[in-house]
Amino acid sequence: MSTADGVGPEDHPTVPRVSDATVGRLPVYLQGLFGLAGDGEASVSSEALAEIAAVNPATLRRDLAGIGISGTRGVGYDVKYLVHEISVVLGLNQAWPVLIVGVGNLGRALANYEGLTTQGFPVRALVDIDPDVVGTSVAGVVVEHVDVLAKVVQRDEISVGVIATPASAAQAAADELIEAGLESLLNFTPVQLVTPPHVQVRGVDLATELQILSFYQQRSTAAASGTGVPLSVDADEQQRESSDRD
Amino acid sequence: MSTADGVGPEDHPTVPRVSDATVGRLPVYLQGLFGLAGDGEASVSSEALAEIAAVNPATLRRDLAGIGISGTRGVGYDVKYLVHEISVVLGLNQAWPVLIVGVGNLGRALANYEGLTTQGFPVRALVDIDPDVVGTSVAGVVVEHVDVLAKVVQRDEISVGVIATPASAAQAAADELIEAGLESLLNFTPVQLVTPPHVQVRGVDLATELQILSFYQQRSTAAASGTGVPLSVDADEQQRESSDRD
DNA sequence: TTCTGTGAAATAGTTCACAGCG
DNA sequence: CGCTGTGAACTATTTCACAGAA
Repeated sequence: MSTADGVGPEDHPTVPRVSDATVGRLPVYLQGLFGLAGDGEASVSSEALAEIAAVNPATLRRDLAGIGISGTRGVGYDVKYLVHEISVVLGLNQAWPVLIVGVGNLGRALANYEGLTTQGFPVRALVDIDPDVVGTSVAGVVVEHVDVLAKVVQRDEISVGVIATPASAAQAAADELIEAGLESLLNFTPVQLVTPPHVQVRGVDLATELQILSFYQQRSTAAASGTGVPLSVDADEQQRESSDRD
Repeated sequence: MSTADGVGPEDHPTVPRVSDATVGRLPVYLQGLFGLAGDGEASVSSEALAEIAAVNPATLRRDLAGIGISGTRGVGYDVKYLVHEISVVLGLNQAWPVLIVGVGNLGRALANYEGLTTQGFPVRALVDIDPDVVGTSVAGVVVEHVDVLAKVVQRDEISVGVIATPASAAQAAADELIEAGLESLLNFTPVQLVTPPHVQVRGVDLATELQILSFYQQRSTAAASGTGVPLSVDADEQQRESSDRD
């Protein structure tokens, strides 16, 4: 478990980095651990936590081993220790001040979301382009004009930019956030942003999620109705034949 | 969380299912295609669309071939045809009425989100447990009491349940939605829901997304500063304790 | 005995590279 | 020609299964 190949400042050798798949699960484990900690559990087995997180126990053990966390054989993992270590790996031992661009319904809801601040992502600033909105106070923060975005980012030491504008303004907002020096963006519009490689963008799009749900629902409905139809399209469908399957 | 199947009784071995990875990209392609269609483009090469969707062209071609879509060699894919076919595969040729549980800031923002209805996910009903909220009208829909949830699901032929309650009420909301017969849930709370296998749950959690962003930002910062900071932090620096959840 | 840590096998997903159609 | 469709190689990720620590 001792990282044989330490993480070097050098970038020549490819460092054994934590896989994206693992990173994506870490917050889930953390969430489960909060629940366990709240229940007063002192330790937890990979099997139990894996069940909570809905993953395979071996996957959980490998994830933890991969970020340098070890448990105790015959016992399990120490809950508090796990919480602490995962938090450190995720960078949650520091605050990441957030700026929200676009104070419409969504922006307002996000600004008012308690979970953000309590989890280390304080909403420090809000900007909008609408003069009627600028100057108003939302969740205790005065909305500023998007023109001073760069200044705000500096002043409030913003780490993450949240894009909650209409889709039509999303790319421009992203450009300005990047111009202001931000490297982490969270995009709530359905727009596929174009950004330089050093910028991390994550997107949360309602329509995308619903479309994926509808795919699976349609599939299960089709399966249930006994139609042997896998992905065949329906009635009004007819297109070039060309179906050579192996 | 996004457990894919669990559906297939293996009657016919002849079903080459669309992979989860492909399904996840389909909405992205669709989004890009909308843009192209709006620009009046009649056809598009896998290379061009792949660039827009930020994927490898071969991946795109394989995805399309996998759902039975073919292009024209030497030319590319017909944009309108692609839009139509992908829509059909995703099940977007029908409407999927949505019910939102929890009409707080977030629920309200979601209810007011235009994109939902225009993309085939009409918000047909809203329920809440707060007597002060029940009876009010949001986005043209009267909020009903969560007690009549099952009735509402029937009446409005709801297909998807959106959970926008406080975290503490999320599991109960999920239970009721499932009890009412729904099989597709979209969860906006950080709670890891426990559901039967036939239910599809997708989660959109702000904190999770931000935590992942903070991981990558921390990593890139560490790399840039040349600190040989490894995965494990030896000298434990005590830090904020993960105390509460809402 | 229980439960971790991890080789090794299995599975999934991506990308190359090129034959061959339009 | 240009661009699709796809075998084959490659990379990533998951899962099994079991040795061995506590």
